[in-house]
Amino acid sequence: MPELPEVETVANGVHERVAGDTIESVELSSYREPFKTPAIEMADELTGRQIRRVYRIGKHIVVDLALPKAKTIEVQWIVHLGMTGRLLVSHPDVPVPPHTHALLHLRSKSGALRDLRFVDARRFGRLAIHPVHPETKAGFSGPGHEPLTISEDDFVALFRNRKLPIKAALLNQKLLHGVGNIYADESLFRAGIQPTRIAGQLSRERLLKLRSGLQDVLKHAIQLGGSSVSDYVDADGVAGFFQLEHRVYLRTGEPCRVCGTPIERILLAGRGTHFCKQCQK
DNA sequence: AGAAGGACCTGCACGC
DNA sequence: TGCGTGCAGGTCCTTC
Repeated sequence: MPELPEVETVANGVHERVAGDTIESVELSSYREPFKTPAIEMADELTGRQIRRVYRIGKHIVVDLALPKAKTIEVQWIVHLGMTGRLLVSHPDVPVPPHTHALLHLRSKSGALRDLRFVDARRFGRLAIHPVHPETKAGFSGPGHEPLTISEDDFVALFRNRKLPIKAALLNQKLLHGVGNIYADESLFRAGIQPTRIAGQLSRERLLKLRSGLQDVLKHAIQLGGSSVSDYVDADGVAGFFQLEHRVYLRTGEPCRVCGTPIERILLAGRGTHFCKQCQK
C-alpha cells in the first residue's frame, strides 16, 4: 500500500509514541506462516527488548531494539506494510481490528500500557528479525539507493543501458527503494517524461529533471502526511492529504492541471499508469 | 543477466 | 439485495 512518504509518516508517528517502551509480550497470528522469520522465533526475539528508535529505509520500517542482559545478539524488527499493512499505536482497551497479525504489548518508563499492532487485510506485508552485525554494528540497509539523498551521478548511472520503460525502472526497488506506483507516475509528470520511454535512452538532463521532480514530490508528500488513496492511515489512524495534490495518479479522463488534455491510463509493468500525453514526451 | 508475466490475498465500487 | 467484474499504494518467483 504505502510508498516512501507514507512509510516515513508511519515510522515517525510510531517513533514519537513508543520510543523508550519495553516489549512485555507478543502475540502473532498464523499470518503468512512462516514469516520471513518464523513466528515463534520472532516473538521470542522481541519479548523483553526496549524500543530505541523507529525509522524508515526505503519502504521498510526499521525498529532498533536495545540489547537486554538476557540476550546476546542485537537485532532490528523490520516491518514492510505491503499494500494494505498498517502499524498502529493503540490503547489496550481499543478493540483489536480484523486482520491483526502482530500484537506487541508495550510498557512505557512511566508504566503506561499500550499496543503496537500490525494489521494487514491483504497479507502482502512482511515482518522479520534482522540481526545487527556484532563487530561492524551494520544493520538493515535496504535493497537499493535512497531517492532523497542519491547524488546526481549515481542517479543517472542507475538507468544506463537499461532497456525497460522508465516507469518500470522507477518501480525496481533494487535501483531506488521507496518509489511505488503513485510517486512514479507523479514524478514522471513533473519531469515531463512519458512513462513508456526506455530508461537507458533518456539524456542526463532529462534524468536529472526526473531526480529533482521525484525529490520534490516525495518531500511535499511527506509534509502532507502521505497520500490516502484507499485505506492508508498513520500511526494514530489519521489519513494523509497528498492525494489532493495528485496531478495524474487515478485521474484518468480528468483534465490535465497544466494543459487540460484528458489524463490517459495504460497498463505498464502490470500496473495502472497515468500520464498526460501532451505534457509528457 | 535482464525483462515480462503471473501469483499471492482481501475489500471495495460499480453495473446489471 | 445480490452477484460478477475490475481495480487497488507491492513484492517475489518462474519463464523466456
